[in-house]
Amino acid sequence: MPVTIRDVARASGVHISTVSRTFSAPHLVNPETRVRVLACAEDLGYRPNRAARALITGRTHNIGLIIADIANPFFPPLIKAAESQARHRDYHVFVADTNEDAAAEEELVHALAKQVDGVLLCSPRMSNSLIEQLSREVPLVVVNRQLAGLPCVLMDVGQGARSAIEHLAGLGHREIALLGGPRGSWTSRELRRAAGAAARAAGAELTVLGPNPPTETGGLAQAEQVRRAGVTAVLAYNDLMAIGLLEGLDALGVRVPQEVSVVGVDDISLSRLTRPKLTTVATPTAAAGRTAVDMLLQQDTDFPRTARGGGATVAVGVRRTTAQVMLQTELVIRDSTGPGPYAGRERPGTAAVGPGPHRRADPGNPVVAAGDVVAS
Amino acid sequence: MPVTIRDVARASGVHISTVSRTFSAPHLVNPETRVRVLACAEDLGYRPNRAARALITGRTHNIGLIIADIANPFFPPLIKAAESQARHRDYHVFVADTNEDAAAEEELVHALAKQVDGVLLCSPRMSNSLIEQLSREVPLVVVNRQLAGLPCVLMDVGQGARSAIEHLAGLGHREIALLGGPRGSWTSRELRRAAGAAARAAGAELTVLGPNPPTETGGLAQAEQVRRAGVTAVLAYNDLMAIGLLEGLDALGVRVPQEVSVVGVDDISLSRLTRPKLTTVATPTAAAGRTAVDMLLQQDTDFPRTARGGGATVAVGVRRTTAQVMLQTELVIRDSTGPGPYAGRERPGTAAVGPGPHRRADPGNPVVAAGDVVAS
DNA sequence: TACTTCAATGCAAAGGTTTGCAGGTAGATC
DNA sequence: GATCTACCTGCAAACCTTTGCATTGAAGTA
Repeated sequence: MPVTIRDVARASGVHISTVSRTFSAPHLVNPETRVRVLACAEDLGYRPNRAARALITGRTHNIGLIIADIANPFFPPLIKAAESQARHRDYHVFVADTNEDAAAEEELVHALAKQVDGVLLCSPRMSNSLIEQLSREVPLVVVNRQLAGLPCVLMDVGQGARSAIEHLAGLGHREIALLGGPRGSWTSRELRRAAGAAARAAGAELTVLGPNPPTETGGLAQAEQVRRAGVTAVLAYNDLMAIGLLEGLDALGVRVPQEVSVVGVDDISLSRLTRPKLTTVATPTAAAGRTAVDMLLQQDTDFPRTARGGGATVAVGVRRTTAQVMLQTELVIRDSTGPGPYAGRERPGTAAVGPGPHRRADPGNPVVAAGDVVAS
Repeated sequence: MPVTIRDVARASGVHISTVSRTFSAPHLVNPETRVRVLACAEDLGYRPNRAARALITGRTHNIGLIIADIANPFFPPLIKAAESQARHRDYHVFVADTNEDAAAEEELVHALAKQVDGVLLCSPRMSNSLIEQLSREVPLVVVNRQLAGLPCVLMDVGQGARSAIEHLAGLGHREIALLGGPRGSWTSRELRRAAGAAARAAGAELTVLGPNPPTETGGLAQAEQVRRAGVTAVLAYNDLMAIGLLEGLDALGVRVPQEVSVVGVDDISLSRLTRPKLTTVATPTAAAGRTAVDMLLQQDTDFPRTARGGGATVAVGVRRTTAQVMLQTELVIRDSTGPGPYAGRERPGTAAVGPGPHRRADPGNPVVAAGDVVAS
């Protein structure tokens, strides 16, 4: 029932190879023939069967998107941007959800490998060595995790954490808690590292609470701990946890920001809707999705998977680009942070605060400039 | 480089057809042979090439998910549930975003048709006749829209609107506004119809404002109109608009619920996080995703697309199931609705309020019983 | 006129899999 | 011991497309 290249060939009185060329190498066919074939194809509603094409060209024109949790509001903007970018380049996108499960990630890469030209691994939870191994099966681009030798799209959460800590220290906070993210998260480690260093530099003490599930519940569950820890400010792994914490503190009767200041990470759309509005480190999620797709497709055109020559399939070397892109983050100051107990006093150790973060106009959708290539 | 059925055949010393049968018809192959083949396949890491398989069986084991706007928080839970359900049944899922654009919807169905066994059309914006036409090209299941002769998964927003209006009328509101959704939305029409009838029955007056884009901005932009309309309660097309309205009213200094009550639709996770917490009509989004996938796959097994018989491809009749499922909604009363100007007074026309909606324990994720089949 | 050149088209193999049919072997039955 | 019956396996065609090579014919050159 579906119309094939053969139907078009019959209708336009040419061989199927001519029809094929009309689409994939138009300059090789006589203009008159071309218009005739095109007309017939249009008439019959012919669309090349991409699967059949993939069988011989080795390129499916599909990519895979593996996501830890679609329902986590951090991801939809990334998915949307990636899908849009891919489709502009005539690629279709498989989306799969792993429920934050490393085993599911591996299984999905295997399952998708034959059907795609590459896979975007978003905030993967599996081990570095496994990712490396899988990258030999199918081209991979990793988002939100740094791996030597693999193309990565990163957000500079380290810088973000520094800004956040400096902001808090500048407000007079000295006892700060970090709500860690899930085990296996690169972002969480990075945050911890940078926040720890920044706290030391600012003469503040950092207490790490976690690991925690990266959800509202995860944040809510730590409210009690936060109060008990006696800190006056908290940096959370992400906005969702920060929002959960806001709820938890509210339930405990702890006022934000009067008693405790809270900072999130991501700047998801909800963070403007809480009361108080959340101070947070904005990450360029959409840009990350676009960039990752670009890198994957670039890689794909640089090193095609197979090339046919006279019937013999020639396997091409497995060299790969390994560019790593770091996208900038930005501290967005809203209403969940306020003066701490040391407000106004001279900070011990350091002299001045340096160029602090600016208060942002808060246009909702941060437009982020193209990222800086930090390695290649 | 990728390992094929031929490699496995060579390694295990059998013909490729035996390998094929080991996977797709195990009962036809000798148990000893089977284990040997399986072992070799495991060893080599063989995975059948689904595209090649699809070429001959006519079933791709993929489905398509066409979404108006992935970033709209209504959809991610639906996508997540659909993807999970599909993968349980060994299907992979293409996800595509149309940006609320009808033309993009059509193009996507065409583009995906050859690569999937069916498409889920979520809240489509195109015309009924076009949908019907497309359904002849590829099996379709429509979510959030009712079409005669096509399988649909609906949420009973009519009932939801009724509950909401009755709730508001019961609180003493007589001047109510409805913030309409986007043009072409079945849900919006349904809401308007049911809300209008319920308002009439309750002796209240309903003012329709719209159509509007189904976003926070869409709601925010109507705040001024709402105030000017002099209503004391508003039912919004969805939570996003309701939240935007909340913001807008706050900016205008209008207190909710003291001066104006607001009700949303969907019960997205944000609606528990606004201040005041949003009263809303909960729609069983995840259940809709699961159900829609089930219907699509059911349809697919009932009426396979092609069947081979000795080399001749036999086109099978195009009969289809047209079951329509209506899922129940539930009014969740939170803090954005309060007494209106007629509170306590006898309602004109009607005698009593009937069994009003109950205050819900608010467990976050409404578990909804299997839907009622209303037609087949 | 004879030869080369080039553009346009056809031919056929290949890609990985499924599946109807036919062949082969072994056990059971009489 | 011959015949029948299962069971298992191999053969080859088919799915739809791409592409290197061969073929054709016309235009250009000497």
